[in-house]
Amino acid sequence: MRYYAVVDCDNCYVSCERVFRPDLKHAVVVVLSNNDGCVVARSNEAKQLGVKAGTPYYQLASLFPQAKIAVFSSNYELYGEMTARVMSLIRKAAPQCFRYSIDEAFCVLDGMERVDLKQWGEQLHQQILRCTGMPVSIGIAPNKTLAKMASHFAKHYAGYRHCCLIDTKEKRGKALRLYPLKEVWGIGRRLAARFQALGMETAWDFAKQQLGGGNVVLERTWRELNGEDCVPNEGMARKKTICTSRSFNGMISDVGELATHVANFAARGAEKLRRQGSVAAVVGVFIETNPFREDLPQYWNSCDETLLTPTDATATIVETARRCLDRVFLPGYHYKRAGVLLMGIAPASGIQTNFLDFDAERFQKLKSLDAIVDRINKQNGTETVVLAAQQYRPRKPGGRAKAEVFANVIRHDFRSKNPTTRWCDIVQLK
DNA sequence: TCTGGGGTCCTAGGACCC
DNA sequence: TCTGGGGTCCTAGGACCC
Repeated sequence: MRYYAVVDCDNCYVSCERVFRPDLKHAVVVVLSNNDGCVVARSNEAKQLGVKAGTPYYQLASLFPQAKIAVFSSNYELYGEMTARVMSLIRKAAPQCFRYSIDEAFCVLDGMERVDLKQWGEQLHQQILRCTGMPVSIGIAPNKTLAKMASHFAKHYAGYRHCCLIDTKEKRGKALRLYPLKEVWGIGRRLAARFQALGMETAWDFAKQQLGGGNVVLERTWRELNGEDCVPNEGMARKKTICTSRSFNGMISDVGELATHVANFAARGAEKLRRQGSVAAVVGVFIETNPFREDLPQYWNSCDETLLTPTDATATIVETARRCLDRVFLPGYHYKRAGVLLMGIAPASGIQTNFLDFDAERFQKLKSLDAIVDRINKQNGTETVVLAAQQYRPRKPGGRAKAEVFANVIRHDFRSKNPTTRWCDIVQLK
């Protein structure tokens, strides 16, 4: 029988922060979303206190007036580096594995018939903790849905020593009966509510139900709960759409300022495209006012443009995004969020050029330009070199300077340092 | 004052074609 | 009175994931 393991970092962002702040080991810790908007990660102590995921930061103080809460802005540079280290250890330990998200990986444990899987998992947990400081939970079972369920038990019951193995029908039955249906991988809030109305509370209730018609996705979940292995192992290799968007700290009415941000989103999108070796055929832009401000007029719009020849060139994508913005922008509104979407993504190796439009010389020039810019930005930090369009130029003297405009983009008042990626932040021992 | 940012897949329905 | 049958492609919306 084939077995799967899921390795899941415990409270990932909080754990990353704690590695360099051992004084917070038992503290109530939360990490905020971009813009210091709302809570996206909580330590166990924070969960116990009753801090809910998604709580707006500005409500924390009034919701928990007595509590001492350590707050961090999100620091993706740190989380990216820390989780990369965890992933490399998992890759060494498992015969096959694929990353499922920033903090999770699935392993296919083929060829390990003679290995004690429970012990293997416990050792992997210890090794990752020792080498990186990251606590993980490991679930092992005959399919991914059950492995996810097992990892949940590993996380919540100390007796499992961070690894839970479901390898018999009896263990599966016991786990299903203890597992709330709404926690099942593939059953979200909406479906759970629907099934609950029909009297199903646990994974067991659902698994024992006769499945009638409908949706293939749901049927796969049902089959997996019953022990079959049928959720495909995703390639996940290349993204099919790439979206770069942000909410602004405050609101923006000036088209020039908005265009600067859109240019930055477009440039980031183009970088992501090149990193995965793809080109995009369609560039889209959306802009949006603040839906929470019911006192202000609301407006949302988007538009896209299909390129004659798909590209990964920053300059082309930025120009196209600018044209799209001009088509949707209406003066007089206060914009809160904008984004750039890249669609129609295909491998860069097989570009279909348009014979009317294609300029081979320009194509080559942009290509080498982007290659150099990417290299400089990789060595010296992102956005060391940018297009002029990515910098805001005040129209009159005394207008706002670039630095102030970018300070307005994202708020991160509680950002930690980057001791794993920047020499200037390296930890000093006294 | 203050409310995140990415993705995937499936389905139903409409447009269009012969 | 009375208006076919089969197919493809695209889009919007709804569900899910982290």
